[in-house]
Parts: sequence; structure tokens; C-alpha cells
Amino acid sequence: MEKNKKLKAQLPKGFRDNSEDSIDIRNQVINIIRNECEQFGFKNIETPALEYTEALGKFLPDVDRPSGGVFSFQDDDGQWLSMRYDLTAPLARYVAENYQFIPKPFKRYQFGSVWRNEKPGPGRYREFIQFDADAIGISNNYIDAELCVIVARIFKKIGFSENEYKIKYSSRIIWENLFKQIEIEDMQIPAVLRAVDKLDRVGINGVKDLLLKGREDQSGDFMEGVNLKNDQVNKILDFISNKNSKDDQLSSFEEYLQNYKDLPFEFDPTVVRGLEYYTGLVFEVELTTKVVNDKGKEVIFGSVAGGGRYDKLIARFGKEDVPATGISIGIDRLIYAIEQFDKIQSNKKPLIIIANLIPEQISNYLSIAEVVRDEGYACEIFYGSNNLSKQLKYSDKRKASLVIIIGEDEIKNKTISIKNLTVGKELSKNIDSREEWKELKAGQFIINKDDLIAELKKILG
RNA sequence: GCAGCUGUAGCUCAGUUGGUUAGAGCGCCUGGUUGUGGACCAGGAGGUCGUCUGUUCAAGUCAGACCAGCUGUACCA
Repeated sequence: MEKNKKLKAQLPKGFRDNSEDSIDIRNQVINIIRNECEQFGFKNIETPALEYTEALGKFLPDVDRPSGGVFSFQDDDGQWLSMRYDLTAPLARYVAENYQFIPKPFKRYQFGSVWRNEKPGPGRYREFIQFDADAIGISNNYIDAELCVIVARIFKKIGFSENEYKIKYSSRIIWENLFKQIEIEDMQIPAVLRAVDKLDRVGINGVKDLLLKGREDQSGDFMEGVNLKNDQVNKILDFISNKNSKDDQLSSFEEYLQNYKDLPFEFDPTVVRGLEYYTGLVFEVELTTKVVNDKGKEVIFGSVAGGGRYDKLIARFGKEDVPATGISIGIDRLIYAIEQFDKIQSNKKPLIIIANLIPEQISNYLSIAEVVRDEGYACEIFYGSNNLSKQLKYSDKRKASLVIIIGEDEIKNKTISIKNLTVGKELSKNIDSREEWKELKAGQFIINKDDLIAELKKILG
């Protein structure tokens, strides 16, 4: 290493450290989701972070872009391994590999980190947590509807009211029928679907430009269009704005949803999803309230959850066509929204810190800590300097609720001093002079040694 | 990947037509105070001015290339 060159502490771009509060909120969200899935009879499984690259799909590491989209590396035996970029492809592998052992239909849910090696952006990371619930082996659309109901119930339990989100559904099949009618070539279909998928960001005129000659973005960059004929484009635009473009295959799905009139479902032909593997119903959950970024600017948040039917995916592993449908939620995006709308608060236990004024009193401090912990409170003893000032500063930074102070005076009088940091902080606003502040001992009071637990209950509940 | 913009302390930024030893606020550390958080006061640490090359007696400042970041856009299983 070069001399004088200090190691720079730096988080890899696109990755995050998580704070205690967001971990706590995440755990609460996961519990809500887990509970909902289990009530509908879904079983939990976990699969590993790594899979053989070929099991994940078409993204083999190539020489030009060694890790285009995925983090990959070569195993000892020369086989390529990749970090999973979603939970659906690993599920397909799991089902195909364990086909003779699992019950069919097979309904499972799963949480897990996934990784994508691509340019990070605002709200886009290279590591994030996904939740998936899938049903394998059921072709009846009731199950698609049931997945939508589960997701709707999850959002409801989290605290979103029915006008704050909606579940939009559509079907790939009605699009395929349209494409046949207006003679769109097979080659053009993915580009057309992608253009329609951008409706919420580029608007109806943007979609029109993309289907015709192309579109210029805000920075002046130009994107080539699909070059459809004018009347083809007009028919597509008509189709988008017509909420009655449904067909028969949606009827059992909608029949199921009729039983859940209090949940916000809505047919929307523009829900197409970018993914190629979908074969039937597709759905998306969208937040209808405005979302702002950390700079206070309003942003188009897009969908927080989505899914659909993918009847051909498992056949890749040599099985006969196995019908399958599923939904996934981007947990991190969901948490971002939850924090912004204050739907769930971190509910960490209040922390009590025992100041360490006299080292010889350690066994006394320890026994008090034990009693406090037995009552269910979080409690720690300060082991650093015996300087009380430092201990209080530390407690303040730790956002502790209370500090228990036992020094010579307290021992002599068989008392305990309790300092309520929250109350003290309030009081400090009205005090300017240092002497007065010290003298007041803001938020502090003395109790009888034996009354400790009773006092804690009184303050903290 | 493509396009536009921006790079000066941990953060936000100032730095004059090129001219001594590069600044401020916030944050951080120490002390005022070994029994009291905040406020206040005093002090301190922290910079190869994104990198390299060039122009010049002289470059944070001018030019070029590169790199990085941001924003938009594309791809997205």
C-alpha cells in the first residue's frame, strides 16, 4: 500500500447500512405479511442467495459486460454462479427439482434479499428485499384473485386506507388479441408493451411518440420509436382509454373479487408489466397519494408490488407446462412509503442506562440491572469513564429514556436518583445559564431504593 | 449504455480580471465541569482544491483528456 494513503471508509455504491429504527419497522411489516400468508394456507420456504447462472434465466456473464445486471462468478469446477435477482426464478428451480415431493397445488411465500448489478438511482439499490407469494399448479383464476386479495389485505393491515392505494389488473391475453386484430408483428410486441408500460411516466403523448417515430427526453436524448402505422397507434390508444376492453377470461377473477367490495380493485388495460414471461393476468399495486423524495420534490413512485400469471416458466426445466401465478412486493420501497406516511412507528423498548459513578459498586449496579431487565425493560450499565457528564452525553445520544444515578449520596440515604431525559430536554429550552441548568438537575428526582420498579412503571408504563 | 449538469474539509457552500500560508457555517474532538445532557465560552483535529497533462514567473481559478457524482433516459429477469 502507498505510504500516507489512508484507507477510505466507504460504503459500496448502491448498498445501504440499516438503522435500528428501519430494521424494526421492517420486522413489523414482515410479520404482518407473514401472518396474512399463513392465514391463507401459504407455506414459507427459503432458497439460497446463489443459484447456477443458467437456472436464473438468459443472463449469462459475457465478455463485453462481465456482469450485466447480475453479480456472477465462477465456481471451482468452472460453473457460473449468480446472486439471485428475484425470487421467482429460484422458485421455478425449486419446484422443478422437488416436483415429486411437494404437494400440488403448491403455495409458498418467501422473503429474501436480491441483488442487481446496475446503476443505482434514487430509491434504486443494488441490494434489496423482496417478498413473493406464488401458487404453482392451479390454472383457475380464483387463485390469481386470491393473491390480489392477500396483497390488498396486507396494505390494509399496514394502515393504508382504501383510497390511498389501488390494485390494478389486466391481462396479457386481451393485448395479444388486440395485436392479432391490428396486425402487430411478433417482433414488435415487446417494444409496444414496454411503451404502454411507460404511460404513467411519459403520458399518453409520450406513448404515442414511442409507438410512432420516437421520443426525446428532458436531457435531449432521443429514443427510437416502434414505427407503427397511424391507425394501429390510434387503435392502441383507444384500447388504453377504454375500461371495457375486458374479455371472458377475466370473469372468474372478477367474480371472486366481487366478494371483497371493501378492497380497492380496478381494471386498467395499461397494466402490462415489462417482463416477458407473463402469460395471462397481470396486476400491480399503486399508491395513490403523493410521494416526495428526501429533497421534498414530488416523485412518481410507481408500483410497490406486482405480479401475474407465468404458465411457461417452469417448463424451462423440462417439466410439462405447469400453471403458475404469483405476486411480489418490494419491501424496501414499501417501507419508504410507510415511513413517509407514518403508518408504522418503530416500537423499540425504552432504554434505561445505569450510570457508573463508583467502580466498586459494580455488583450493586448489576443486581439493579437484573431486576430492571426482569421487568421487561432494556437496561445497560455504562462501562466507560466515571465522569457523569460523559455518561449523560452518551445517554442522550443513545436516546435513552432514563438514567439511574447511584453515587455516594444515594448509597448513604438508601435512595436512587432517576433522570428523565425526555422531560429534561423539554425543560432545557427555557434555561440559558449554565449554573441554573446544573443547579436545576432537569427532569431528575430522588426515590426510595425499594420503589424503583414502581416508579419505572409509573413513568414508562 | 446515451444525454445534460456538477466536482474545494465529514456535510452545505464561499473563494474577486490567475498573485503570499485555501476560508465560513454546521458537525466532530478536548477543556471550562472527576455528581449533571442543552445553551454558552475557549481551544483542537480534519484539504494532494476529483485525477493527469498543458499554458504561465505564478493555477482552486485558464485549456484539454480522463475519472467520479447527480439528474433525465434506456435496458431490467
